[in-house]
Amino acid sequence: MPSPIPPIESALSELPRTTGLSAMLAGRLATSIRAGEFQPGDRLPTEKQLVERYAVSRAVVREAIARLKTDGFVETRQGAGAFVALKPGLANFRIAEPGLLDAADLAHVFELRGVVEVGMAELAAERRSAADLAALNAAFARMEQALQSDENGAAADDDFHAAVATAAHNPYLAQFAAFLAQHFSATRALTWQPAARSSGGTAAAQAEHRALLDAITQGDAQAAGVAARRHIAQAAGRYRVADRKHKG
Amino acid sequence: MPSPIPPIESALSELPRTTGLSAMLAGRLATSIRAGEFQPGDRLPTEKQLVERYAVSRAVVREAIARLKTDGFVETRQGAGAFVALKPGLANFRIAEPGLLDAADLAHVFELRGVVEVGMAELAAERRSAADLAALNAAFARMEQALQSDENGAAADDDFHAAVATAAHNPYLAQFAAFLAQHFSATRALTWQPAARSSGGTAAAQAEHRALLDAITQGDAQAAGVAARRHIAQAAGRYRVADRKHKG
DNA sequence: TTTGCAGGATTTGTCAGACAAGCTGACAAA
DNA sequence: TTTGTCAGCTTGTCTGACAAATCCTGCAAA
Repeated sequence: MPSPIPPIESALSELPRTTGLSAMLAGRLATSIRAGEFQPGDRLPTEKQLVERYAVSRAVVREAIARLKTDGFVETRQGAGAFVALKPGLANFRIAEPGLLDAADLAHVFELRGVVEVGMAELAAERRSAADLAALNAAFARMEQALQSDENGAAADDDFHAAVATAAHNPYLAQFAAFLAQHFSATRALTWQPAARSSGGTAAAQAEHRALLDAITQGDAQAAGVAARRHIAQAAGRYRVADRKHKG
Repeated sequence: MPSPIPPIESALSELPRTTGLSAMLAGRLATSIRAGEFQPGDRLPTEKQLVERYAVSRAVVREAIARLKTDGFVETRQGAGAFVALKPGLANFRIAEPGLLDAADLAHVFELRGVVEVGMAELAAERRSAADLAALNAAFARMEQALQSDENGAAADDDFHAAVATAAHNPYLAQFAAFLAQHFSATRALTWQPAARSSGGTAAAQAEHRALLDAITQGDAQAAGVAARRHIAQAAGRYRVADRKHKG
């Protein structure tokens, strides 16, 4: 490597920058609100104070606060100030963009995804139709083929999980699972990368898929829940390992 | 009535937004996108064009577009322009207003809520702190008192479930549970109505609360999950009965 | 002392202009 | 044809200013 990249000295430098200063500031304020640093009804610092504290222009501050407004976290009154909403964030459920989540947030979101996937697997075992089973087996077969021919089975992996969602016969559950899953597309891609294949991670994931498929086929809700729980836990483990390798 | 208010003749007058030009413009553009006037991937007019067309400043246009960005309707690239998102609306998870859901949708949302509540109860049993247990017991005691004195314990009921959410120590999970729960405020109110009291429904619900509290106190995740599952199922049953009485 | 009001200070909403950063397409050179 | 350069355009950010709404303080009146 050539000369080291000089550190960016900024009040916002700790947040990974994906798109824009205002997104960073909005994420930072939202985290503060979620953490209880600002209580519902509390007044936020004025735009002027935020400008000084974060060393950005007022336009950036206003755009960040506008973002929090549309998220339902804050309400503003002209002449009075910006206040934390009585029920922050209850207007709609949103998660910050993947790049803006720190490790703790990511773990929490992943945990939420696990809860949903487990419940979905249990329901799928109870309700799967013949067509559902056919779709599950087809996706599983494609993953099996990809595993043996060293192809990328990420698409088949996605299809398999989508088939589980369909088999649960609850559109809201499926939509929410898809919503959460999109934050972890990198995780699923990791499963099918060379590093995972050589270390046996890909084969292990496929074994977990088989356990889940079997449980759903047999209509064993409890076993399906256990299998899904294990799959998610293992995926989290694989992700952490890869993350550590990437950083170190 | 005095003289009628003269209509505001403006390019933005048709949207009945409460406050703010940017909110008006954002609503107008969002409507255009939903109506298919702009297809996914299409490029929106430039800021300059929007400034001229709607006779507002660039700050207003930028704030409106920022709002659409956070809603997941558009994406912007510096130097290139603003584009309608490929999958508009997947940036956040919304549920239609309670009144607009039919019975089947409501059942599905209720089921999703059940999945989340069960997972939350399990985590609460594993992670509850002394302070969490104190809050749980306090809310439970208030429900108990309300039960015996024929008062309305709906607020205490809410607090109890909120305490469970806090005890799970996952802000995203808690926020999502609260987000779903607000669609069923009527259900919780039903538990404490005279009809439920006379039929023993209120006492039954309190027994379920006790089972959940005991499981969390003892740190028994599996028992907590079972208790939560039963509570949700019973609540669904009570809701259906009341719904039938209401309609028939 | 208490109440009511006027007026200044504060804060958000909007406007205008400027420069920086990044993209696109055309054109010349190889 | 391919490649490199560059000019123009678009979004991102900064600065300054004024309007509109609210809050606060002090003073006069009851």
